[in-house]
Amino acid sequence: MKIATYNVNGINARLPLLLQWLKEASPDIVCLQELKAPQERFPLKEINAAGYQAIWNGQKSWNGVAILAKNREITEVQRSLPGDPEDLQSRYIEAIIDQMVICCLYLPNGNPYPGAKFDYKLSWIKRLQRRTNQLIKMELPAILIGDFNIIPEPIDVYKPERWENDALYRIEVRKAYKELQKKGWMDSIRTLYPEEKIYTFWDYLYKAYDRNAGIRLDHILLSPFLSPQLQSGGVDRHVRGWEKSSDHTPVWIILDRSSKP
Amino acid sequence: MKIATYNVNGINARLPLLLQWLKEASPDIVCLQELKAPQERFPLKEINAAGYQAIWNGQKSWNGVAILAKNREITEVQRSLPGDPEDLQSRYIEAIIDQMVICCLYLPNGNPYPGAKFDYKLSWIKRLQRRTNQLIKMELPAILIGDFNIIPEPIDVYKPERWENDALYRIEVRKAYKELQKKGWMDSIRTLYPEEKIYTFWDYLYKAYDRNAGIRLDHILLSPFLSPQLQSGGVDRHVRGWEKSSDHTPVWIILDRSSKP
DNA sequence: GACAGGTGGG
DNA sequence: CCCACCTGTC
Repeated sequence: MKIATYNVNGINARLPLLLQWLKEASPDIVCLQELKAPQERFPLKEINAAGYQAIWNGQKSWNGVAILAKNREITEVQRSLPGDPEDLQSRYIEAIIDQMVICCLYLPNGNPYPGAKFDYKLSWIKRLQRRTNQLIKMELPAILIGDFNIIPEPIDVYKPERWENDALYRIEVRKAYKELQKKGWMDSIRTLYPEEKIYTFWDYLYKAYDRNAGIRLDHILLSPFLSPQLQSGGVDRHVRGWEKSSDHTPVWIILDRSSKP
Repeated sequence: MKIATYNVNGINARLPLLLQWLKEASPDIVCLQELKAPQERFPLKEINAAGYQAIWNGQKSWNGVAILAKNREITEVQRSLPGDPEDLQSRYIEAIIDQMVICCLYLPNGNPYPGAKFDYKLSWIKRLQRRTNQLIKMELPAILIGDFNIIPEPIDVYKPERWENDALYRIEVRKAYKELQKKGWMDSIRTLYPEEKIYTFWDYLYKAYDRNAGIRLDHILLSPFLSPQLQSGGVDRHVRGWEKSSDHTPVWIILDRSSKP
């Protein structure tokens, strides 16, 4: 069972490239972020034609998340992160697929720091912690997956000193990420590659991809029930080099679902 | 000697297609309209690489005209239509190439009628008449070429009755066009094909090209000195069918320059 | 640097 | 319907 995440930065601008990648990577479950399309402009027809079912949470111009599944039923359980009914940003969608809870998230960027946007990021993280603590308590097989907009460690950024006061690298959000891990959420890519420099995002500016000036923002975290099933994983780095690419690139893992405890 | 006019509707958006057409049509002189680029964003490098010299009169966002010549010296003589120093729109450029005066023009559209824009069109035409009368008086070999935004006759529009109060077809501007002809300017395409329905523009909307709902707006007028040299001419209609085409299509004539009187 | 979306123009 | 250009976002 292959599960992937991809911040597409505009689902309609990215559609040909997304379909190309779906064909070559053939993931079973895909979480998308930054659709940048209102609910009615999600390209369902083309996604269906590629062999995927989909649920999504659209928004005009910004944000927007989706979950795709190949030959599998998707049961939507949440289409916003509980805890603030006044939060209208489409950054969260949760579903059950193949007996797993899939939490697809697009965590706020939070820049500039300090400021209201950073505060919003912190409060969003608090709500995420409440939700994810519940999932742990209930001992559910669950996955937190998506664009966390958090650089977890110095190894995850090409030049840590430049990022000290960036909302992606601030101590507060890195602490929160560590907190998730303490509660039992396993960072699959870092677990598979404990010492490698691995990036999932390269800025469009300043030829960041050519210089490999990247950062690691897109994560797949497994609940204790699922972490023993982790078999392999990786970053489809080459997709970032494609013509008309997103500034992020897909990240994936493979779970051995037969090895249920 | 092949001389052509093409309203490109955005020189930079149209560049690949323009280069394609230059290669296949190989005109000696080309007049372009609606560059929609400021002076410094004219793609001179690519035009040069295609084998053409160029002069142009750019403007941010709108208008803009250029004259291209292959293996020929271009001597610019005017970069605006005389008669109104307060007119800042880039709609006219005049040059001498191969002993001919080339007047490349992008006449104002004039819609809506009635109104200030239509008045501007009429006053622009007055200035054009003054300039072109001078050229006739001086018995110069000259060409008026470009997007006139004038539908000369009922035969030049797919449905004349729909256009009665459109600035492109108003009696005032059609009269002015006839006046030019009376002064000696010869409409080369209409002379070559006296009875054919010939269009040079099809609207992007309502599949106008598929329905052949076109109009004839782009003209090549020859002064009495040059009209005897007219050999052939045509409209490169197929270019309008290309992917990412302008709403206009190129018009061209061939002059026999050896037959000077 | 690239996205969406709005504008003014045709 | 498509152009350029502006803004806001990341």
